[in-house]
Amino acid sequence: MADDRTYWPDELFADLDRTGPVPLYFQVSSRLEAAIQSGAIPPGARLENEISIASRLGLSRPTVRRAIQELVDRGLLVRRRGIGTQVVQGQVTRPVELSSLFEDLQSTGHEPGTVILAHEVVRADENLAGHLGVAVGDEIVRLRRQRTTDGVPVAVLENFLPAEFADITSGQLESAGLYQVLRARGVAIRIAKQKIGARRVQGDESDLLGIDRGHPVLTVERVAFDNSGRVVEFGHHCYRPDMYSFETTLVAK
Amino acid sequence: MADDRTYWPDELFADLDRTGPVPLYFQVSSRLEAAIQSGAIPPGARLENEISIASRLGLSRPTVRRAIQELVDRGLLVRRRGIGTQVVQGQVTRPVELSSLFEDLQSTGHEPGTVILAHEVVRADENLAGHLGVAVGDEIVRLRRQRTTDGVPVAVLENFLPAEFADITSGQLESAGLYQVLRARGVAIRIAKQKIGARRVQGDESDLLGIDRGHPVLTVERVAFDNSGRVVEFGHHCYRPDMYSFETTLVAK
DNA sequence: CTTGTGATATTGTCAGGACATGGCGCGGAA
DNA sequence: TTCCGCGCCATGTCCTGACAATATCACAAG
Repeated sequence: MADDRTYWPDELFADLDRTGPVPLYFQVSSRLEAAIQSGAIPPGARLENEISIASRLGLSRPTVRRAIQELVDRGLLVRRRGIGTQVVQGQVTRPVELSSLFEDLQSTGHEPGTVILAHEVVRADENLAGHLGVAVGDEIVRLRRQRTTDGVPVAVLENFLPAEFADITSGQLESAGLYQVLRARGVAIRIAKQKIGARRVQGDESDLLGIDRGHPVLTVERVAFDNSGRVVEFGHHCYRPDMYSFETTLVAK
Repeated sequence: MADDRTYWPDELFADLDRTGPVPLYFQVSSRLEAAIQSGAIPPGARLENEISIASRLGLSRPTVRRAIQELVDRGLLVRRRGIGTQVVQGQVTRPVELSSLFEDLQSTGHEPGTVILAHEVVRADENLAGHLGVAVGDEIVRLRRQRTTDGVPVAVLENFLPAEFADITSGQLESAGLYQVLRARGVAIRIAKQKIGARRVQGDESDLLGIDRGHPVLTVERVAFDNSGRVVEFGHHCYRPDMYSFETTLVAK
């Protein structure tokens, strides 16, 4: 068994930038992740211990520790006290991130499209008021869109937003994702709580998604919060299950 | 506007145990979470600043910071530099955790049941070998179970494990969840990567779940890793969508 | 041969300090 | 009145240092 070696590709960490705005721990974790994803550090490999790494890089142990922790939280590394840190086996999966479907598609090289089905101001019923944190009867923006990728329908998205977003135009929504539009207005989504389920298509969804009546769809109900903890958006979407699925990584504490 | 106050229920943190095995940051984050969940610290409230909290509790700032970070990562708190830390609005949701369905049901007061449908040793085909990290043709354990809650079928679970788990008995699996059985053998699941989708029921699943042919089911494909990063289990499950759904919380970095 | 014991390696926890960075409000200037 | 700049405040980053807890291994004892 010749696997006593500890891996640490020193050369990848030669030119850390101490003056720039990018935190040191982030520079280390980024390059370490790249080394793992590329296979430069193979699955199952043991990393050098934290103290050695710190002295090699000229950093303190907490900084190195934080960089490693970042990847532990994302399921790429596993730590065991008294043993060391190892790379997790198994191919990497891209997890669900806090970006809209629009950006997801863009980043994977596909051509996203949007058809606005409804864009109006309505009054909140009890259910919507509870989710959005407004009073029953308050004006809110209702938005219903059909999302396509490379011309093929993927999802039907229905969203509700507080009235302060009533001036968003349909044109804006046709060329970008909802979260991009909100970010351009200075509203950054920080937290989203969502429930994923399944059901049959309902009403006009089968036509909009291009599937037969009675076919299953993957559903998501989501509440999104901005960086001050306020509710910014509530929506329920349905996806063609043959075109989309959710990938997550769970890490036990 | 009388919301200039900062909340910090001092009395909840009076008796921190410095001698016991429970880390201080964990004691703080646990009680802080309880205070938020119970409403003692209301949604939108601002916490006192970290330095004051640290001096109040007689702890260092890094310790307090770590406790707060714990809740930020779980979407209960939001931090803004220069501003402070606030409680996120919106009702709390119990997220998907790294526990099996069996434990999920137990903890919510329901009565889980298991029917073993298949329990055998098979040889890995190419697909299974790839997921489990074994060679094609190697012996692996195949397990198929029907899961019920209060007598109602909820899911059909099919799992594959390495041959070293061939001595697990059906009796063990009928009285506990798979992850509980593995933990009793000293194998702790630390990481799971899963893909959530939807499809129609297939084959005998409709009978096992008590739903009509053609009905939708929620599907999960999961690979689980132990604390040394090795693959321990691969499985694909399907759930009755009217009985089960997944809740997750996403936090932007 | 088995068991226990101690040494060693490595991560886990905690302290205390220093400086950087970004919001926000206030006061002064245009 | 409006706008700009300055200072305060709270979190963000990073450092040094120390001790605790746990897994592994070698080695001695039964």
